[in-house]
Amino acid sequence: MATIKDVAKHAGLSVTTVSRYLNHHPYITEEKKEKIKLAMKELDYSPNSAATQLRSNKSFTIGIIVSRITNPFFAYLIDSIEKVVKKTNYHTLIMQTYDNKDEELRLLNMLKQKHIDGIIMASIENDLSVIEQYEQYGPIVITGDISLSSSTLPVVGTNQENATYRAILYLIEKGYTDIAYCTGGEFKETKHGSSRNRGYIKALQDNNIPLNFDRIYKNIHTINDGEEIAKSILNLDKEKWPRAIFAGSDEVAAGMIKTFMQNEVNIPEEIAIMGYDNQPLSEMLSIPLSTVSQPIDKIGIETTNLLMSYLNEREYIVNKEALELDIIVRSST
Amino acid sequence: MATIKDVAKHAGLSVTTVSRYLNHHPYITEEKKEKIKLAMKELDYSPNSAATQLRSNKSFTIGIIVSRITNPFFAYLIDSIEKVVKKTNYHTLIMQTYDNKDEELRLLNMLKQKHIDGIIMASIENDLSVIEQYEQYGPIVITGDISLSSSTLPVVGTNQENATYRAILYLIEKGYTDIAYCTGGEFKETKHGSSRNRGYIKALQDNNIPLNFDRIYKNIHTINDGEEIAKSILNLDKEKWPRAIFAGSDEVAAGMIKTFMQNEVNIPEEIAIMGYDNQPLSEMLSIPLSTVSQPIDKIGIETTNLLMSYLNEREYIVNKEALELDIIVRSST
DNA sequence: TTGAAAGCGCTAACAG
DNA sequence: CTGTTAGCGCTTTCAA
Repeated sequence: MATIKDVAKHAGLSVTTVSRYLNHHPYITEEKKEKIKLAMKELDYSPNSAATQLRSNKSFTIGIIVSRITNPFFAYLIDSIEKVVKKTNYHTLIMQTYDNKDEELRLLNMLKQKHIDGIIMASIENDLSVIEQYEQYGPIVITGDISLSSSTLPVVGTNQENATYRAILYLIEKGYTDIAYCTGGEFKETKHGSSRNRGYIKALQDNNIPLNFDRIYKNIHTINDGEEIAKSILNLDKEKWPRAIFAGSDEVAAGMIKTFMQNEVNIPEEIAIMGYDNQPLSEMLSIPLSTVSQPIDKIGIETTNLLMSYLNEREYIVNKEALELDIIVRSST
Repeated sequence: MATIKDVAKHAGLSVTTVSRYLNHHPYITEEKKEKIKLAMKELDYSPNSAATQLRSNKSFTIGIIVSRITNPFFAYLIDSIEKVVKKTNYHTLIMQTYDNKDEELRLLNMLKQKHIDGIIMASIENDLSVIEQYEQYGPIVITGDISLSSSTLPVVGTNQENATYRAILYLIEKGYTDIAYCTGGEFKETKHGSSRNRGYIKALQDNNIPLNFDRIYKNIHTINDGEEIAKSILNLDKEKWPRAIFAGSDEVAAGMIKTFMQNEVNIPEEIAIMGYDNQPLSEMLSIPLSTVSQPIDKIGIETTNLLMSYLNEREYIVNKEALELDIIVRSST
């Protein structure tokens, strides 16, 4: 491959001038610009990105951490982020943790190695205190729930406690009181639990419904997890069934609906199901799904703008109004 | 940030020795290894990846080109590829073209800039002759249909002409003769058209069914495209409806089913619909979808192994048996 | 408006 | 087994 030196020689100029041309500096005569352009074309020149990075100490790459790209929520979020990034001179590096702590650390380390200039974290495995350690190597923006804001890290968050509260309240007002609950994480009845858990607990409390731990399903993520839960419910005597299930994600809800349908259970008459995310598939299921919609696109845009503002040392005020969650009612509840 | 020089100084050794340690060379005493390890820890050292790349002339990154990450087919393919890559010392760079030629060229250029060492192309916009130009800068492996093999580029392909032929044949044998057809690209009645197009044309020919261009829908990709087609059919007099639609993807099929259901059209009695990809959602739709299943996981594994073999100058024989497509019959046909 | 030269952090001859 | 040193391709003073 031709280098900047070759171009300079070919054009009868110094590397400095060629470098200036490359970086759109002023003070180059049109005549020399033409010469350089020609030399570059003739030598099929492309700047070596490693050299540029080494010298400028910037990679012009931002990392996006998600747990898994096959989750449509993350796929759409990435898509939204990329569309913003594409307008800048930055690239995007997508990184999956598969819910693994060490994998997340490996990715955070890329910041230290200057492989990436900044990070958007859409999923979080390690303690915030651990993640904060990496902030010294470059800006990190978290996107998810506003309750993560307790840390020093900037957060573009939605109010999932409130959304979950409203979703459960809706179910209660519909007449369902025995409401099962799925979470992607753990479930501890403390103030420090996940925000969605808090919304669930509070909605029950406010309506004098006792919390029943037999109704809590933990570490639930996939379609398959949903199928398993449905199966376990089918194994119960009918009078022991919950009357409604808050699935935590549309995928989990889809898995449940599939299994219940196969076993000729009527939804919502025999059991109601509520999803989360309002993915495209949710309105196409055999039983269109009631769910919580997240403004993925806007979340992506606000998060990226915020990170870019740190990278460019500018100010950016996040438009919080854009980040409201909605309860979408369809026929599964 | 600490550099290798700082570590060397701190450990009372030369940079060479530290570099050797970093690269797992033999001939270093345990004692010095310990010293280096300690110095690295104390200085919070991480090698600068740009410097390593510049010096070694390798980025240890492979690019994956897809048209859009929100298409679950690509999301799952990427997932499969990443799982293989993760076992090596390479990273992955995911690149979306959004079906845009120039964008694709921009990405191919990253090979020239040494930003990536090799590319897996899961979607193709430019002519193969254009893409071949970039092979000189690093290995490019194409994954898709075997008919792409006409080029000099290595291809890990499935036989989509045959799968489409079998799918259309299945519809014909079911009694449907007026079969509409959607393609993501163009439709020209030539030998050089896309392989799926050829499968469709051949199946009709072999059964003496005339080709009707009014039944061909071009550049169809998304759920929304499916909805639009369904709407346009609903606008036709009922006797002018096609009896079946080969949708080209499960997403398009899902969009159609949604719209037809909303308009109380019975599927498959009034119109049959066939998808492509066998995505998880296909068995969960209100009308479970007949479709063509692709062994995404195996495609990803074989493609990655092949690219890696070029990168490491080894031999690799693709397991073609693993790449068979199947017709999945559910209730939409 | 242009060029010479130093050096970013690392690796790999080469010499010992 | 270890160290000296010359670059990899580029940007950026500094001087002209």
